[in-house]
Amino acid sequence: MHGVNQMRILEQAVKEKATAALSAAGASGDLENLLGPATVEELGDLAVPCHSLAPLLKRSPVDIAESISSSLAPVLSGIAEVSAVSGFVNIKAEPKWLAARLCEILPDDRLGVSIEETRVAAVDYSSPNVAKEMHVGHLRSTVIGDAIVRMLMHKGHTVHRENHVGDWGTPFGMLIEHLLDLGEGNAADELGVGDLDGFYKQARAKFNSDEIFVERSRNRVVMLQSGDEETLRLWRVLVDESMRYFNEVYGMLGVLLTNEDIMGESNYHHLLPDVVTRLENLGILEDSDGAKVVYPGGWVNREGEPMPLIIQKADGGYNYATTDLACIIDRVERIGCNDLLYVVGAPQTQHFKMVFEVASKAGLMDNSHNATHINFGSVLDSDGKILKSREGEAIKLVDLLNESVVRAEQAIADRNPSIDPKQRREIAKAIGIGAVKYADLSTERTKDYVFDWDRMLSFDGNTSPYLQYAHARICSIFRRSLIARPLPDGTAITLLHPEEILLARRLVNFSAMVDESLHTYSPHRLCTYLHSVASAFASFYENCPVLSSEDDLVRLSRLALCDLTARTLSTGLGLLGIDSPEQM
RNA sequence: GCGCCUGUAGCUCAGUGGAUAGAGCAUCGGUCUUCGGAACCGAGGGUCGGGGGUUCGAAUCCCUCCGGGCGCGCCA
Repeated sequence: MHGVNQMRILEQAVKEKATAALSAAGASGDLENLLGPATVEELGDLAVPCHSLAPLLKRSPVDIAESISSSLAPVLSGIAEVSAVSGFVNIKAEPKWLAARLCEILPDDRLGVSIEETRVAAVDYSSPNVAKEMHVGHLRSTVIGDAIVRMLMHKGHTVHRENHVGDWGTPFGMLIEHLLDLGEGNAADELGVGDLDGFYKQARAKFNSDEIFVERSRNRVVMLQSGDEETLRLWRVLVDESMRYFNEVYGMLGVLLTNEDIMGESNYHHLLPDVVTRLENLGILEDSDGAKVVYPGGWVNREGEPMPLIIQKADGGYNYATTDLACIIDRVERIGCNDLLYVVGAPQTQHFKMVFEVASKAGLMDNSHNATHINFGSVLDSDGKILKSREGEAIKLVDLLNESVVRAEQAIADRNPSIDPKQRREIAKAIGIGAVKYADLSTERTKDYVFDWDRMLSFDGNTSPYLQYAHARICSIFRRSLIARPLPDGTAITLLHPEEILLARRLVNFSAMVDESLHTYSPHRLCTYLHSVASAFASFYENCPVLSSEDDLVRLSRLALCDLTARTLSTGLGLLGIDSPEQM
């Protein structure tokens, strides 16, 4: 299967010898690049297309492939079979070699995943707004960001989770005044039960219709900005009540974010004048209609005029570009980040390009820093429109998560009525939440995806319930087997049946696929891989009896395959932030 | 108008310049007195939006047109 059979470990094992065989055949140039994953798995794991060599060697690709193949075959004996087909040299790992790799991974808690040279990364994700509801728009950022955080941590990196909460700015004048109108106690109650939308909308409605309220709001913003103690206290009430609510949602979702990770906009407030000063000192700050701006170049507005990044508004206020630059300063200079990752929706692509451009221009970061906007598409309904509630409003994230758990619980009750209700509830959480997260993670993140309850909660197909089910089945096998995990050191693995060999091919790739998924910030690649593992396991399980096998060695070998499969699935799902229950 | 993203099987989606473009779902057919049937095996189904170009080779890179989405100055 294309994409899930990278076989990097085989590539490492044969690279030197393959390159040598190529130069022996008379080829020159960057021969390493010729060796790559095969696209037809039946033919091989790796392949060398010889077509580009033909004009150089003045021989046909078929000819070249055959001669390279015959010289390489004996050298790779014991590692891989070598063959030549229509100008390709195909290299296919031998079952014995695969078995030896699995034996190495078997006692390894990390399943072959290496620790990389430590980098310091800041991952900016989730970022809800205080006194506003979390909706599906926050789902993607939170779920994708959390998966990337988990992968980075697993690879040994130092990760700063940064929840860039919207807790500052002009709306807070309005929100605080509304808080006072309601009375603090009532307002806190309303926010506390999670009715953030109601609170915000009431404030907004007054702001749109009541001029006195508008005036009060403006005054309140000034007081907030100038550090008035009572105003700050009221602001703090809004922030605290909102965060309490957000933390509940994070708890439901099972993401790593805590209060420790909150780095709201207010945290950077004191740095904003410094941003202006720095840009001014560099002489890149220009005046435009009273606003202070930087022209990164390359962007034009509707009138075709150069488009600036506004650093300070004409009224002296700052906006989000300024805060983002302050963030970069903070992350580079205080935290010492190498990676600055922003898990934010695709519509902000241009904004981030401009900010990164200005930051580089201003020397706030240099080539040693990797600033990446990890963008993502929208969640759509079955009509291809942005997912909304029946009333045409954004769907509350809590409602969506609750519904998923309810649906999962119903599905379990239908199929496994004997299960204890309390346990059923726990499993339903793992399945329901996992299904929503997996649906979000399993498609290429820059594209929009269609939200579909029936599909994501299905126990078939590329879904988390299918992967969780495969895992639970294996746990069941071990429960019956009375054999304890981990399996004893030195457990022998023998691969005879095609289904065993295919499963082994998948399992040895775990480490490469984790790396691939992380380096491209593409959790869906890990999902695709895990599904291919579960699918290969299903075939194996059907065709290769484990417990009923008469031969003790075969039984143990197959149990080892079961064990590796279960650990690959649970570790992989774990990196995606999804639980793997032992029963379901 | 300018810019970015996007278009692959009936549906939902993979696909790194390589071989006959792949999964899952759905459909149809088959297997098995079930190590958890929530199973497995097989089949049909494609002008990779259209058209040019580069290349030994293009879903992939370039140009152009069409469809869809998003963004484009003091909101975040």
